[in-house]
Amino acid sequence: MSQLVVTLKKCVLEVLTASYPEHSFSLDQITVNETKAEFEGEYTVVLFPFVKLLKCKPDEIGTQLGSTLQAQFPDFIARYQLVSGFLNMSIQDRYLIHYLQSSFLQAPTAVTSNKRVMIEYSSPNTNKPLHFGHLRNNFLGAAMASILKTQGHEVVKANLINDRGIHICKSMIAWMRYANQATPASTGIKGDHLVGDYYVKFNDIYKEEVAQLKASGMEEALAEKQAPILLEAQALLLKWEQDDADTRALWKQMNDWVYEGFKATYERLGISFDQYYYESNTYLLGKAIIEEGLKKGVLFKKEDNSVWIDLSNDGLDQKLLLRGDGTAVYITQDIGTAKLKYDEHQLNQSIYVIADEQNYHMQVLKLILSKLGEPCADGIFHLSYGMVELPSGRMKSREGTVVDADDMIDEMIALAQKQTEEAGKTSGFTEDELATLYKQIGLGALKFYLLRVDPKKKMIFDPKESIDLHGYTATFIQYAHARICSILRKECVAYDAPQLNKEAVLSLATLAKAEKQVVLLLEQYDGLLTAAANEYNPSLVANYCFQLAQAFNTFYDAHSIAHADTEAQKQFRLYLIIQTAHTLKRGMSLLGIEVPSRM
RNA sequence: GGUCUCGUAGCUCAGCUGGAUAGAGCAACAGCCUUCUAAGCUGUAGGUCUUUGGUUCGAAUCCAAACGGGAUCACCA
Repeated sequence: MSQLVVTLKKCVLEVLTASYPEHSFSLDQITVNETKAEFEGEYTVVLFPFVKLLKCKPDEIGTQLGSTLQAQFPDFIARYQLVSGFLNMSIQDRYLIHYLQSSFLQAPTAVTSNKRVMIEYSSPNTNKPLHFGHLRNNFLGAAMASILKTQGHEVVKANLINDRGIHICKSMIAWMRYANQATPASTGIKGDHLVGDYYVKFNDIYKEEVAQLKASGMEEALAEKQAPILLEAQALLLKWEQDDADTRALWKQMNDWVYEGFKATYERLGISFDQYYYESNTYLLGKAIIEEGLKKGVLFKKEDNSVWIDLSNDGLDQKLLLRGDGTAVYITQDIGTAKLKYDEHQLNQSIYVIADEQNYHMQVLKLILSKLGEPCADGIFHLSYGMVELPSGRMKSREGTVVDADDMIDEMIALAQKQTEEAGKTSGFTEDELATLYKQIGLGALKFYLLRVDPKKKMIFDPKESIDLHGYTATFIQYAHARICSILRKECVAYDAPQLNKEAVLSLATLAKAEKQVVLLLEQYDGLLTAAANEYNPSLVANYCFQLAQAFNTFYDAHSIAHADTEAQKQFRLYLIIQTAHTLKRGMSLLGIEVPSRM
């Protein structure tokens, strides 16, 4: 919450307590909203909650409250207007001017929370390249890591790479059968795409083989299990688990190709990690915890020796934790990794950025760890996000309906170039500068597009409509920033350590409405970050940056900075736009988006 | 079928810890560049907030039910 609102609430509380000593009040009883645009004032105290309590008419309370506030805090409250149960407060212009001056270019106060947080995101499979849906995961994880850091937490960014399993074996089989030793080097195909191509190839052949078996009279369900290529893949997985040298070598080879490809994509995206976990190292973890759980009697064995947990008292089912042959299942590995993370880093919180299709799985994981008495259980938090869908439905890599991440990045950068050229804005840039600019605009648009909606909600992406560079976009915000930088260049005012006249600013008495709007938004920034962190919601930051850029544009259109009426006004406006530029830059950088100084 | 989740303008989304006449962007229409970047600004039009009940001084927001989407309920990961 904005500090100004907190201050206002405290003032209201003080006045209420003094005016109605026979009652007791608390801060959370006081509702303060932003005043609707059609009324005068900036913030509004809602009076209805007090009507019943005080047995007075709203207007009586309002008049009492308003006049006392104005009298007691003349430097803060300029005026009040009472409109049918709403007390609209006008904040003193001087108060806002002082706020801007005193907060100007102040680094955010270094808070330390002593909280250590791990955030796991990306976590790709190594059998195919990243697609559009993965981008949402990556951007969300990276943005949340940055946002959590602003709250003083120590953040560890982790990537758990799913580098083993039947899906990799499928790519391997298809490669062995059909690739004729093709490599990224020999084909010029990016490693992750090459491996992904053979994953698709596998599925094509698999479908053919199933169809053939069906044609020869086999039932579909059986055919799906008996297709030769699938049997080969399963046999390969077994060889992998038995540590067969050739299998491991090919596996490593193909994974390395994929990592090369991922590395390139991550670098373009500006996504990074502090720690990698590999499932080939972690998939055997968790068995010890299961053994412990058996001893404690939390888990039980069935006749076939498989190990289970009964969650029926929690409204869930029985869940398998170890197969009858003693091998681990997916959740066994998760149990082990959760403990490993916790032990390695003494985590207070462990966040998993995973799509909402795994809500049930994550719920079960946390519950099991909790029942096993593992201390890591409490800190587990599933940052569940909705899937990105096409207008035709879900993306399926097996069916080739995915929007490839690398393609999308290329397209966005090309779009940025096209629109920049069409707008005739390329002059004065070197080739390198233009390349950087197109990347900033293209990637910015992509990131913003995926981060601007509430993570919890699934979103629909229509490739045909592509991504716009107008309106509610990163480009809009970048443009506002570039405009400010342009003014500063013309006025010969430094961006970072400007020489401004503090006394002149403080001598200014009144603000225009558009100026006030910008200051009020600037004042909300810190509170907004706290909200974004608490709600795990980067879209709040995106939304805020857009609003701030919009308020700046409105101000810019209505008032001249270079030709302000007075020196005081000009100085104030320089303070205002510089602080706006820095705030936009900071906010956007939390989303992983750069803001150019010219575009 | 059980559990979870979503349903707001033609489209994509805000608003949801209850508060005033429900907001943006895109698309449509009408204006604004001899003055700091028009990737911008201003305005018009567009809504039974899926429906029905309930709680309340007050409901898009909370509760219940219905209808309609989606996810999940694997010895896959």
